[in-house]
Amino acid sequence: MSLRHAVLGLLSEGPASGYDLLKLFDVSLSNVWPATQSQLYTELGKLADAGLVSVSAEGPRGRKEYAITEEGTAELRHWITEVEPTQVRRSDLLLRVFFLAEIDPDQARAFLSKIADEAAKNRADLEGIRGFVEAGSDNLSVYGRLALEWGLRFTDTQREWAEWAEKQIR
Amino acid sequence: MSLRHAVLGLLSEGPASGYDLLKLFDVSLSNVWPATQSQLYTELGKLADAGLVSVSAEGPRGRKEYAITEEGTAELRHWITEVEPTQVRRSDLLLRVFFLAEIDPDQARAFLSKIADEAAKNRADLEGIRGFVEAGSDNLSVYGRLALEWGLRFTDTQREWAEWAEKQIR
DNA sequence: ATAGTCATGTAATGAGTTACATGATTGC
DNA sequence: GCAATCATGTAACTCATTACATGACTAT
Repeated sequence: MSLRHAVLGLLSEGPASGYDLLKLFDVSLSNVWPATQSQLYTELGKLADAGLVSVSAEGPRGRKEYAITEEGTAELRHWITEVEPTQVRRSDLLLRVFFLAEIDPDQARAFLSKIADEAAKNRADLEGIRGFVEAGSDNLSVYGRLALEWGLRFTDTQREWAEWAEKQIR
Repeated sequence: MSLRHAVLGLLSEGPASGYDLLKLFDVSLSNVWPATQSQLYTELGKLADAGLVSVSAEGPRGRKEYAITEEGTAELRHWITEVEPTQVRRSDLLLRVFFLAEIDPDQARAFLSKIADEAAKNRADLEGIRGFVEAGSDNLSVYGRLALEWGLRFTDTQREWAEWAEKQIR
């Protein structure tokens, strides 16, 4: 049930429509919690029913602007501080690693080499984002930079691991 | 559709029943692709319908032993080498990080400190598994050790990041 | 006028989780 | 005899993805 909290979190910075949120997800949360348009509108409806958000304004083209309610804020804080983050994270990449015996060593090394390359590429992309977000002083930018740093460290580790793993295969 | 490939991968090491697979998942794949009993039996049915596995033996208590077929092996290899691993990985932990402005700095530091502790604990658990799997010379153990090393490096990175992040909050 | 963007909603499908339901065999 | 383990299957529910469907406003 994290989509709900992602929406609440974005609304905690100020009111927004479903359309606004969709763009906000794309620029800020796309790497940690992607959401589709369809999902957003459905979730906003449920959140409104549950009283965690309310329609704060209506505009042209049926635009509905949502604002987080007090209950919504309470739920968001509760989720951040009291609900345990999920432990197990599925990885279809690591799953493939378990089965590398099925393909021949050359292919297995190529597989790991590609992972290393892609990690390097992802790291470079994140560096690009960094340049973009560096200036922002809004909460999402400030804390987003912590998440960004996680990504930089993670992609480094991933590349180093893949390079190491490639050497293990003989 | 990775559960299907996880099952094919395990069956590539030899025939097994749903019950056997459930235990295999628990001891080998639980950290990269957990599966429930319910899911397994359903998937085995679908795999059999699709001709990727076949019932190779029947035993007491309605036990059905499944073996991977040639088509199954082909599909497994295709998945490993040609299908791109998923890029975006949802993280409800990092999602919380984006919203740390919602709670006060003391709580935010405590949140990050707990993440560091848990990463250290997870690392220690993995070390324990390492002792256990060190001896194995079957394919799953050999390649599982690569995945295990990933886990060790990842938990280290996570701990270091969380300690760093904690210091960023003032 | 018309292209671009703003804006919302529904339906179908697939995947994962939890709970329900049942029964046979084995070892003590 | 009985507890533990072996063994399979189904149902309800939630979440995420893709596709379908529609229409209003704005700037040129």
